[in-house]
Amino acid sequence: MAEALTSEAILAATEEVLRRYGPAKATVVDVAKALGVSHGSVYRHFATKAALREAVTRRWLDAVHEQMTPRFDQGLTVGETLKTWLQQLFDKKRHGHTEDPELFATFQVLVKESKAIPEYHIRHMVGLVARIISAGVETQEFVTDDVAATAKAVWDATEKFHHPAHAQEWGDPHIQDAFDAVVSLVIAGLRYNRTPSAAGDA
Amino acid sequence: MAEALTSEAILAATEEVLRRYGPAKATVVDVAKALGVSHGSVYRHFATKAALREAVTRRWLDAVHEQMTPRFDQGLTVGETLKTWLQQLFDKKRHGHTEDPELFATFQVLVKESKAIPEYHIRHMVGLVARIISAGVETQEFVTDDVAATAKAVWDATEKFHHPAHAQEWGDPHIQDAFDAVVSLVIAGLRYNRTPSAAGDA
DNA sequence: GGACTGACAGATTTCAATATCTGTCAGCCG
DNA sequence: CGGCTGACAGATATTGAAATCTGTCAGTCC
Repeated sequence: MAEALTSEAILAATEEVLRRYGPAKATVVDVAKALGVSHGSVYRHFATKAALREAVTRRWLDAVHEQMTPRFDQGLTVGETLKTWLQQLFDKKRHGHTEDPELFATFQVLVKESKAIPEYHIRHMVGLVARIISAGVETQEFVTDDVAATAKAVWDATEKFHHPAHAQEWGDPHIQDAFDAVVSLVIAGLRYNRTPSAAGDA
Repeated sequence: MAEALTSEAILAATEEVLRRYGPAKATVVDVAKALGVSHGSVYRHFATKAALREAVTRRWLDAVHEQMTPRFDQGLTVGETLKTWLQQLFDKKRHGHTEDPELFATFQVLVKESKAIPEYHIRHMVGLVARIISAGVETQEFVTDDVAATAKAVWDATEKFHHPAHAQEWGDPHIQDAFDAVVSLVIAGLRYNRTPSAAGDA
């Protein structure tokens, strides 16, 4: 009956099932039931349950990445742009966490399930930081001899404000002060920093 | 028979039981058995199992704090002293984690059990950082208008290298590079940083 | 009389039987 | 033929009954 079963339809159904039952209870059988097919059919499009969940997660992350592409406002210094970008990231995580805790927790679990997904996500995000730092180097606002390594350092130094392991701390009433202090310190460092000895050699 | 039952003897026995059975299996009955008394006697000295475990943990943390008291070597800049101190902290955590994983994991679990213990630990550690930063301000190597807030920022920015939630990342072959890059960035920031608006007002 | 015991109630944990789920595949159906 | 079904084996999750543990307290013993 109806249309042919597509991967896209399966992904949409999977997302809906995950939303309804949560990551612990959602099964391949549920997805098949939602689509009105047998669960064997789902395995024709995705080799394993893990692959299916990973595909849904990647789809969701791509949308997040899209939203996080940095915007360079003419009136702002690059330092302000970086601060704004980090604030936006922080707000997104916090907001998601306090407003729709269930869906946020669902994707938090999904991201942790594979090793490839966090690597993919971090590589992308650090790349976005690198773009901003590059702009800062061009305007001579920032100093660094290795943009990629410095971008990674900025990411690592602000981990408290974007790593899911710290999500519970985001409810602290002083968390914004802590964010401001760290970002201020980091940006001050970017104005004059030499990475000690990056991945490459002399 | 034998000596009177002291709190100290109970703490020592508890530590031994925790070491042998791990945090999940260690029971108050085990502790009493190790001391040759009934478990009711233990409750004469500690109101609850949680209080007993917290006391053992605090005892262990105090020893750690003792070891971490910063040493100011005359030949070193304060920046180098801070870097060395952070490296020592990082090594201790990593080392503990890879050399005696069981005991390390045991105390990791114990610390997380209470809210007061991590607060106690962090307050102390940030205090130690503040001492180093203070020294840097005195020599005019560092600039900050709020030593306590800046110390907290340094602690937060280096969270990846001391927070137990990141323990699994400490096995990464590039983790030392990441540490060097973050610490370098942070110390560069300390050389000229103004906290934006700390807890106090104008 | 003051430290200790041991039996007890309620809470928590363990364990094994049962049910469900994942992934495969021979066969069906259009 | 090519996508789909549904029955199946092994792996994983759920459940509830039994065992253990925590925290209390009346009573024992020096």
